[in-house]
Amino acid sequence: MEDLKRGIPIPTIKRFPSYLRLLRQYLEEGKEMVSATTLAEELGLKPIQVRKDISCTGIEGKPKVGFIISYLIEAIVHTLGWDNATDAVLIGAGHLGSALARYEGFESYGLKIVAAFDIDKDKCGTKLGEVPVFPLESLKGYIKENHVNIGVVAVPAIQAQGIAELLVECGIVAIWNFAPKDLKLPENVVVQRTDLATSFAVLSAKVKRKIANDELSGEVDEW
Amino acid sequence: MEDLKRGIPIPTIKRFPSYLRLLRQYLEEGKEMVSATTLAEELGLKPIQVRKDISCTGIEGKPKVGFIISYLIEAIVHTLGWDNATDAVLIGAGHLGSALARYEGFESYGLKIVAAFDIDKDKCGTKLGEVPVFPLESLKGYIKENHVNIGVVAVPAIQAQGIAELLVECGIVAIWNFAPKDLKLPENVVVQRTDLATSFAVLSAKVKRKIANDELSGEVDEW
DNA sequence: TAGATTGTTAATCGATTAACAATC
DNA sequence: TAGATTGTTAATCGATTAACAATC
Repeated sequence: MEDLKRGIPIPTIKRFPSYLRLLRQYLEEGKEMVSATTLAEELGLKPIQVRKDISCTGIEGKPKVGFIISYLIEAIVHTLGWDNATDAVLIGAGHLGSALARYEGFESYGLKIVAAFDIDKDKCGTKLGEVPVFPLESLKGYIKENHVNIGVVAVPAIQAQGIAELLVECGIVAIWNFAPKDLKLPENVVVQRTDLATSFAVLSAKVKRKIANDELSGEVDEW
Repeated sequence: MEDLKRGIPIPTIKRFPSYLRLLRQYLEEGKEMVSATTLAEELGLKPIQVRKDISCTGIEGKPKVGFIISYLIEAIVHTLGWDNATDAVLIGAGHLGSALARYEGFESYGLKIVAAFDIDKDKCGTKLGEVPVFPLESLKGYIKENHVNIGVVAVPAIQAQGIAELLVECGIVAIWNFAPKDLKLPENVVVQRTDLATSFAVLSAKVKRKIANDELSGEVDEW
C-alpha cells in the first residue's frame, strides 16, 4: 500500500529498460538464469544496485545461481505497465514525427502510435510508415472515438504549448513532449519530456569535466 | 578547485537548458531583469532551487529585483561550454538520423553536425538538409582531417556497439547514443544516451502512479 | 522605511552503497 | 562442505528544501 503511494524510485524505473533489453537478448541466446553480478557487469552498474532494483519487481532469486530470466522480464514489463498496449496519437508529421511514427521499438514497450495529425494539409492523407496522417481539426473527434489517452508532441517549440492545451482539452491524460519547450499544464496531466538540449547539456558537462580532470592529472594527447 | 573535480550537480545541469530557453525568450521580449521567483513559477520549480542552480553559474543578483538576464544567459552558456561550437559526425542516415541532421536547435547549444555516414551506398552523395552523407569507410579519414571529437550514433541497435567501437578507434572522445542499446566502452570515453525507452518508462510509471492515486482518493471520471 | 528577494548555513529527504547473515 | 550469490538492515552520500540574516 505504501508502495502504491510512493512507488518505485525514478532512477530504478530508468534502469528497467536496460535490464529488459539485456534479459531479452539472453533469452534469445537460450539462457535461462542470470545473476545480478552478471547484469551489473554488463551494464556498468554495481551488483548491489541491480539487486535493489530487482527487489522492486518482487522477484526473488536463488543464492549462488541468480534469477530466472523469463520471470524477470515478465515482472519488469508488468511493473512498467507495458503488458497492456496503449494507443497514442502523434502531433506533428515533420522529420522528427516521421521518425517516431516509423520507430519499431515502441511495440516492445506496449506503445502504439495509431494516428498522426498535422496542420499542413499537404501531409494529410499520406502515411508515415503505417501511420495515417490526418488534419489537426479531426484530432478531437479521433481521440474521443478511439479512447486514446497518450499524446506525443513533435511540433515546433512555438506551437507546443498550444497543442498541449488542445490535447488536454481533448481528454488526453499523458503527454510525451519532444518539442524544446517546457509545458505549463494542469497538475493532473502527466508530462514527460525527451529533451535533446537536456541530454546534450549532460554530455557537454561530462566532456568539460573530463577535460578538466585530464588536465589536473597531467594527461597529454601528444608530445 | 574542488568545483572542478566534482563539478556542478547533474540535476542542475539538466535544468540549465530550460532556464536558457526561457531567459532567451525574455530577452527577445525586451526584458532586462528577472527574479528566481519568476523563473521558478514559470518552470514549475521552487524558488530556492532556482537560486541554488543560479549560484552554480557564479552570477549574483540584486535583492528585490533579481538577475540581469543577459548575464545569466552568458554564464549558463559558458558553464555548459556551449560558447565554443563543437563539430560532430552523425552515423546513420535513416529516419532518426535525418531528423537529427535537420534539427535546427543544435546551433544554440554550440553543436554542429558537419557530416553524416552510412553503410547504405545509395544514401552516400545525398544530403540530409545541409549535411552531406558519406560512406562509412571514409569516416576515419574524415575525423582525422577535420578534428571532430563528438560522434552521434543513430544506427539500429545491433550495429550500435560496433559503430561506437569504430568511433573510439577513430579518436572520438564523446558519443551521443540514440540507439536502444547500452554501450560498453573504455572508461575514458564520455557516453550519453538519449533513450526513448527510458523516457517512456518514466511516463508509464507516472501514469500508473497517477491511476493508483486517483483510485486511492476515490476520484472517478464519470458516474 | 517596509517588504520582497537574495545568498548562506543547516535540516531533511531519498538513493546509493556497505556490511553481513541466510541460503543453495 | 565451501563459496558464490541473495536479501536485508544500517551507513553514507548528495540533492532538495527550510530557515533566516543581509540587502536594496
